[in-house]
Amino acid sequence: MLPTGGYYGWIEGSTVKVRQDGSQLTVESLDPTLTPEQVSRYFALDLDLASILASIDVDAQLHEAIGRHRGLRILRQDPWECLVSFICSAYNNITRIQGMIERLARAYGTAVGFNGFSGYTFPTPEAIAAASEGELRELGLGFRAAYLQATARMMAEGRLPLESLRQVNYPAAKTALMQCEGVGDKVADCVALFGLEQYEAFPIDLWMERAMRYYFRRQKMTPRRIHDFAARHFGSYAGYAQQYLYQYVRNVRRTASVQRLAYSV
DNA sequence: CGCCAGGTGCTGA
DNA sequence: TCAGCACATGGC
Repeated sequence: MLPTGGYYGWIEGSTVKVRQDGSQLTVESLDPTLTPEQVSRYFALDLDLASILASIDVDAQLHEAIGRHRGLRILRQDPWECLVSFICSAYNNITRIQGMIERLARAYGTAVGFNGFSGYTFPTPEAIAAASEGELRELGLGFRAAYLQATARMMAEGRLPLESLRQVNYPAAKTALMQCEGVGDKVADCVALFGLEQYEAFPIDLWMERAMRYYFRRQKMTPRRIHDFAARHFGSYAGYAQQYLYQYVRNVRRTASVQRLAYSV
């Protein structure tokens, strides 16, 4: 959901201000080359949300989660931004992750202005690769500085064909992403899902493990078992199920009571 | 002031 | 495979 006052950001390199009034989406930009099609693509408005939701609305918990967050869509974000952001997300809290990304942009991005808004573009792989690990540490990245440095260098040297991972199947995309230092199962799934249109990806973090207790109850929950179950249970849009569950357990479930069903997995 | 955070890599059974 | 541990840092 978008803030009522509007939201500044970037779509394919163009600075935009986005606002939603009811079902109407308004996008302002100074960049005349930005097309409505690009905007529509970013918000994934070409996907038929209703049929996706129908495909994952397979149990009481999902039904409740969907009802609480109707309209939630997975954006098509820039894969490089996703990769950097989720490397920074490891063993970290959201407030600090945002600060780290902002400091990265200020240090290695390009200043841009739009109306009263001023910000920095997201740094290119080359810009980050040129920085030393020590310089990245000074931005407060901690142990993630080395991961990011190695990954940026990999991109800058053309050893990670990130954009092309949209065209390969999900396991291949994930395997390729995990060649990067600091990219394990969870980060790879996030990049695949948010940046590469790999909707089978099912990122499992701490919150998702809590959500999955609904299905596993007292059975042993290994990441492998969770992944297998999610793929079987939710199908080719498992990633959408993950997003609705994630929002649900973080925002709602602690204050709601849902009928619990016994699942055998 | 301790606990915890949208995990990963490494090690040893 | 998989459990157990260190890892930097700051938010709350």
